[in-house]
Amino acid sequence: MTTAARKMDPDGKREAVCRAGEALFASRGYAGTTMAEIAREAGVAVGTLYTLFPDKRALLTELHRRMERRFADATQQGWAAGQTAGERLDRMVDALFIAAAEVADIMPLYELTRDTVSSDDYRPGAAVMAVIHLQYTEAVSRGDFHAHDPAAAAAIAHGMVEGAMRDWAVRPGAREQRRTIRELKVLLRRAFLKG
Amino acid sequence: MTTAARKMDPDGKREAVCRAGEALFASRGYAGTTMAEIAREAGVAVGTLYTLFPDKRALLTELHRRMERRFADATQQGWAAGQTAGERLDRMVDALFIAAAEVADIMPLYELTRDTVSSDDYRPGAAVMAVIHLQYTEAVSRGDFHAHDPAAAAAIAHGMVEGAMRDWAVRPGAREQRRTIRELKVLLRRAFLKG
Amino acid sequence: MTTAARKMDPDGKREAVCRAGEALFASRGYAGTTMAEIAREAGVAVGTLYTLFPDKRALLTELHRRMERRFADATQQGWAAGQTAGERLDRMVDALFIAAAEVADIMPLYELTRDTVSSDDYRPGAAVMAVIHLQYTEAVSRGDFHAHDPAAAAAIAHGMVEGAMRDWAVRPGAREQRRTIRELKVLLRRAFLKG
Amino acid sequence: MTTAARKMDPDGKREAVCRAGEALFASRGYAGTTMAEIAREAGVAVGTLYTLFPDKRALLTELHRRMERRFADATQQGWAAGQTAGERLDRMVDALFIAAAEVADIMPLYELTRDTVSSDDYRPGAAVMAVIHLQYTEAVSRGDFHAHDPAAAAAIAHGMVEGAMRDWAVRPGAREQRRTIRELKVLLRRAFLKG
DNA sequence: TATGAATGAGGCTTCATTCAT
DNA sequence: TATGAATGAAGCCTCATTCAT
Repeated sequence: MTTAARKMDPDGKREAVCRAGEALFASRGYAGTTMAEIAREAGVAVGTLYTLFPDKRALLTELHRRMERRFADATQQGWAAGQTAGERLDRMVDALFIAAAEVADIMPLYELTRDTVSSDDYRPGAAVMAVIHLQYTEAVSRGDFHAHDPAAAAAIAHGMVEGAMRDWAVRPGAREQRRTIRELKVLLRRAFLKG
Repeated sequence: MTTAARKMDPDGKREAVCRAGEALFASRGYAGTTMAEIAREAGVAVGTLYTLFPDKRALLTELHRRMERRFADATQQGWAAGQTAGERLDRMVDALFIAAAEVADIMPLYELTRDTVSSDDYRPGAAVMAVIHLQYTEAVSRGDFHAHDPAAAAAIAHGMVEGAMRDWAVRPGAREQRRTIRELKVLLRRAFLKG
Repeated sequence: MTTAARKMDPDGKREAVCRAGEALFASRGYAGTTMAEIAREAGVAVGTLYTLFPDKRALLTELHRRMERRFADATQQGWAAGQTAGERLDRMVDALFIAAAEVADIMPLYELTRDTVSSDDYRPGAAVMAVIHLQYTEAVSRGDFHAHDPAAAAAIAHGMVEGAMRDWAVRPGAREQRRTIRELKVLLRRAFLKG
Repeated sequence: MTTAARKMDPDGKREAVCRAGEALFASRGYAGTTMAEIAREAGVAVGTLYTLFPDKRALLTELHRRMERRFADATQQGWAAGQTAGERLDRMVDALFIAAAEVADIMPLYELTRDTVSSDDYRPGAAVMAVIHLQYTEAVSRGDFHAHDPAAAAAIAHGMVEGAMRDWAVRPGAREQRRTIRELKVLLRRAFLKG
């Protein structure tokens, strides 16, 4: 998609629109942002938005998807980077918070859920959850994690990360933020790791 | 004010409006619900809505607050009902999911956050988190829980409950739902309980 | 003074409502003032307004009429106070500006015309104009004033006073205001007085 | 901006809207006219009104300004057309009443003042008054007019014209109207002209 | 007569979307 | 493909007025 999109979009208009949308949706909310504002911020005409996305909702959904993909990728790559199960958890958390730091300024975008992006085609959170589900199942089958209902376990693990991220987001300074990350690691290990 | 308002409102108009708002916001979302619909559903005139709440946003915030209060109360009372720390966790989870079952049909309302209810005056989730924070601190000081940064621990515990509730909400049947609850109890105990 | 006294004195209620209406209409305009505000300011219930006046428009018309009556009376009495025609003009101007000073703070009320008080039953300005018309005719018949079409002359004289009053209203300080009054006297004399 | 706007508006939409606004505001008043009516009358969509003017009030202000400009221009040009001071006064009055005749049907618009167009940015009457002030000062310095406080004199002269116009507006037939004009000329000359 | 909660019609305004250029 | 002026449906909210108490 990236390659294809780039071919169709040599001017980077799509990228400009996405960036404008991220910034505006994140700071003003979905209803509080108009298509005209996005167009102005992106430096394109309103009509152009509609050559790139079918409608406003679709733009937000795309942005949400991009963000979720970052987190899903981070989850996956972090996990893969570890050797032991414990290490995998730690690397995953590290990768997630590196991603979080990269998108910290547009994080509110990720909370624009139910009223907006949620639809039959797209369940926010599903992509990350799917990765966690997979990893969890693998770790259980290797005997590294305690066995639970996988869906429940994945949902709860996902919740732990989300909770930690919310706490992390309001912490003043890097040192304080590292503390949240450390606690999350410990709690994840204690909750899931065997032995 | 709530009590006073109820005294001034023997017809239960305010209550009717809240119920109508809960049902409609939950099923159609915030933007998808009009004040006229709420008025019709509640059996009052549109103008009456504006004698009860300053504007649409304020109505949603009130509903959100009510729901959060239920959960905060459940958390507190469940916790108090247990003898040992482990029991307290279990009772708290039980109470939370009893509350969740009571409001299951309007649960989506609780997700209508950032874009809508969030404001300087009201931070969604703060009330429940505060209760958890208190309980956690108490349990640590009694030596029942592992010591962590209290804010981080509370946020993560809160995330676990939220994650479990999302899973619970999509489970088919009571038996399946009970499984989620069981897993949550185990994971909470393992994450926080000493020994 | 306040609630009890007013209850014992229905005429006081009407007066209170008029005063509140004057203050509010003058400062916020007609459309910018609500019946509820007037009621609150007057210390009565909204319903009471409707026992005193048939509707909002009628209240404004009444206030306008009161004000106009003041000016009409001042015109008449001032005129009558003079011996010669020139003196009559001077006394009339004096009396008019004494009245203007008394109602200076609610003067804008007098400008709320066409869109509001004007109707088939009430022509704003007519009362004052009628007095001027009469005085002018009398002075002409006595040979004191130049003969003109009486309606035109009255309208123009009225305009001179209105123009002077607008200038007077924006003048800083009593000394400056007296200058406007002096000029008006001279111009009226020159325009109308024979010899 | 007016010129620029006209260039951007070859369809004459802005002009159509202004005409519709003039007709409706004049006949029904400000509060009595809806934006929907104006749009319908002008043959454009409601939304188009808001691309031309920020809001209803701004539209009225613009119309008021246009009308005032006509009178200010007439005042200036009429004045310039005369040779002697007396002639200048006469030409000015002629020009003003020619303008008045041209806009006779929308004259009530000019009375929609205080409650509506008056604001910090726009003082109704100020433009015409400024021209009169200038002319008056010039005539005094030439020794043609009696010396008075210029602001007071301008305000009073302005009032004379306004008064005459009100009388003129209710006169039946051209012959009657000419009489008002004639009287105004005489009174202006007598009030201001030296010798 | 006084009250003030309730009413509901109706206005202004917004803004996603379209389409002729 | 890009543009942006034009559209018009739709919603929030106001507030004069009523009427049961």
